[in-house]
Amino acid sequence: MQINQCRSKIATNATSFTQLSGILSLTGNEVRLKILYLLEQEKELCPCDLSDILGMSIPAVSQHLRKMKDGNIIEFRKEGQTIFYSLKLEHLKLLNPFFNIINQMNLITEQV
Amino acid sequence: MQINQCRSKIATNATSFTQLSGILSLTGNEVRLKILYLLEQEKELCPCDLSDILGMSIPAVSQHLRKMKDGNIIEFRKEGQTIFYSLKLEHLKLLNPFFNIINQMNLITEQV
DNA sequence: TACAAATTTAAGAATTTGCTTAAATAGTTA
DNA sequence: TAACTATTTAAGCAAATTCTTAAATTTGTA
Repeated sequence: MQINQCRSKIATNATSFTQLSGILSLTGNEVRLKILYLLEQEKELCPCDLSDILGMSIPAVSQHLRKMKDGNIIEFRKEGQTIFYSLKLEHLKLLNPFFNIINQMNLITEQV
Repeated sequence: MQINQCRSKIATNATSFTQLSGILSLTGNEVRLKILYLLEQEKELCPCDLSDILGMSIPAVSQHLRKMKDGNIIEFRKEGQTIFYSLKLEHLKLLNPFFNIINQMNLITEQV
């Protein structure tokens, strides 16, 4: 019956749900969403600049970055003692709609 | 300078970040993502069926439903003592890509 | 009315989250 | 080497999350 079909759909896609909800929970935090947005706009940024832009402590920013690095949605390169973080292209197809929405929402509020 | 531009972008879009991260945090929970997926597939479902499909208690399901109802991404209609929940069309543009990704991911795993 | 079914609400506990402050690392420069 | 800068790591804590169980609501039926 219908219930069993649903059960098997959920079972078949089990790993998809785990993976996607993992990524979405990373984007579901306001600070992290801002960081992702900024990385998309600026290509790459260091923790110290992010801390400055967002007005929060460097360790707080660093811990968000680590979480997203562990979740494989951002990566980094070292240049001297500075570390530049950037988006992983791999997940841009998922993230891009969010950035569009943010910019669109803003257009709407501007109109009002 | 660059930092100030970033700061003002964040400031201008402040409400967008709050709203979008709110919705994304709802989808960033595995149980809720499954519920949303099921609602998209079946059009509408009652708490008792969802509890059955997901293998979890009715109060647990009910609390997730309330959260999503409060977040305005689902709605419901009453029919006797049964309550049918469904997706709000309003946010389908945001949610649809997720459902596609879930189905696509599954195709990929099937190929392996 | 009384009882049963579907659902919500409430209270509590275990876990996770996200910050703070302080200490540890790593690279740069005097 | 010593001192400085950028960053991470660790420990601790308050708040939020998500479940459980029990009680309260609401609706339908004997």
